[in-house]
Amino acid sequence: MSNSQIADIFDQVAALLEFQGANQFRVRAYRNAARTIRDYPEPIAVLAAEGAAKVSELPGIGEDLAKKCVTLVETGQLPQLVELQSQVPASVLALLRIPGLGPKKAAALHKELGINSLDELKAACEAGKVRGLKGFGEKTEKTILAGIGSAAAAGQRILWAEAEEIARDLALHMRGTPGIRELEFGGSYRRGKETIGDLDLLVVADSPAAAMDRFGAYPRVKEVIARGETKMSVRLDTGLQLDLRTVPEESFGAALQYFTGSKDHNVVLRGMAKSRGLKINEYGLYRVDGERETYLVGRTEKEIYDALHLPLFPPELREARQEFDWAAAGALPKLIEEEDIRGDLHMHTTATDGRGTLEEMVSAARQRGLKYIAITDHSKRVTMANGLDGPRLRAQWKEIDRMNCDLGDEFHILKGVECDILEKGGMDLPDDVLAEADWVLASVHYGQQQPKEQITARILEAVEHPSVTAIAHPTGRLLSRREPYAVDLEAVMQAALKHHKFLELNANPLRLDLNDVACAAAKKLGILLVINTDAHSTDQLTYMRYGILQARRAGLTREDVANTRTWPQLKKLLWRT
DNA sequence: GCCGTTTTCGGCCCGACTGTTTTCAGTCG
Repeated sequence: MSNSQIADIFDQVAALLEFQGANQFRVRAYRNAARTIRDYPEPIAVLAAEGAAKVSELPGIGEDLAKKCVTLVETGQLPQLVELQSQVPASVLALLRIPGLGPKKAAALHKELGINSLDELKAACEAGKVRGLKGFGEKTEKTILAGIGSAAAAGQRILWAEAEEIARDLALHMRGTPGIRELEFGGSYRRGKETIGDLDLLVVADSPAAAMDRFGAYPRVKEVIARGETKMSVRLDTGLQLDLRTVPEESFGAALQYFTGSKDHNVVLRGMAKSRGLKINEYGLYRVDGERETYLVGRTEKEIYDALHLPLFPPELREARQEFDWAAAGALPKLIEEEDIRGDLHMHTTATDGRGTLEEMVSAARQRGLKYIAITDHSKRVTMANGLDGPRLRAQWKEIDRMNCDLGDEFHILKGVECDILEKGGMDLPDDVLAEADWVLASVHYGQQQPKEQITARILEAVEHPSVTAIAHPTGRLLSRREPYAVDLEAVMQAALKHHKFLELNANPLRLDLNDVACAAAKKLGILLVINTDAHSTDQLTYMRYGILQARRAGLTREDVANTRTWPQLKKLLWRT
């Protein structure tokens, strides 16, 4: 049983317990454990095999949850969940997805009106039955009815790159307000998460009301969800929620820290403050003496972290994963930056499905300051993309040789290919062709639905192939569109380690494959990653920054990424030299 | 359900906003 499966089960237990009105801290314990397990870089199953005591060494997992992990690994089932499911119909959990409906109200609807599904809730609202319940009124009934329609859309997350577009546009719009002194986005957007649920905007303004008016006048706003003295929420035509918060100047750092999160990071931070007789809220850091609270700092984030003797954590690390342990050990990693990248080892040209010619890709890469690139067009199996066979590929390589002569020492083009791993196993090009390449990416495009054993065996075979240098987009996922294939990533990593092969972090904002947790796991094992754009046009060479964000979330430094090396250094890392 | 340089019991981050109330519970982030 995989970590994410175990985590999902604990999350289900938490949701059902919450619905039943269980102690909120007990619910939180399950959620915390789920998150810890989901983020853990090694299989929990391995720990569970050593016994519950080993599992309970993980933070937030005590004796009870450790035993449950062992049960899950051994039997694939959790009796507690089966019991809970028999008490609460699974369909009622759908009620919790409606904005404004939490566990208490949903439980009341279920208990008082016998509502078990969204359809039944809709009927009850339309019949005016809901407004009669204690704590409900006409307005709540209306909100629920409106929420049922958007329940599917709500919770939909957008790509980080899409959020960035909106954020830039909104920032431009907001800067038109007179008296805006500070403006910054927080939340998961600032932490660089691969997908974003909503956008949080923080401003210091001479007139908060004027800022809110301007916010509400943003052309794409469809409805105002809430507006108070300092806080306003709106929804865009796409369903995306935007939150605006205004704070006084002396609170800007505290508010930015608070709204950047993550929630779990803040819980730890505030707990640390509390144990030192301090208090943190979005207005600042306070000393607490009985009833008296004295403002200490809050103008900048650094002041807040300084006061707790903590480093100014890069936002990408603020997930309550390992950052506090690193800080305590004085070993916060110096995260990789885009400037560290010297080469890009995955891109396409007009020879297959790219839109830029070989010359254009080289020229654009040089303009971006890169020192080398690999041209990695598709192999022949990818017929849709006009994939290359041996002769066409060799012709391209001949052209590259000629260009390299002209370029001299300034820039180097690697003769590469993105060679398909065939459905039945084996590579899509003959060994003698692959042996002539400088750089061979192996990737799966077909047979993605195959069972775990089969697809893993195919990829392992590719890892072991003497000419293959790296596995491209190792799980094949497309964010919000396609699940990863059933590959046993642990096995692939072990093989990559043994055969000194690289794994790709594909920087395409729709892929970002490997994900942050897998990248951290690879680092822990000592596998080098390559961050590549997979550019299909000159514009897409800018995708590198998305890959860098993901790498930073994984805690990667420049040492963990092979294409921060010069080409001669990288060449030495390849097994053939 | 977890956890311990206040604690093995009694805590567990903190505040804004809404709707339904008439002082507050629920929801959200």
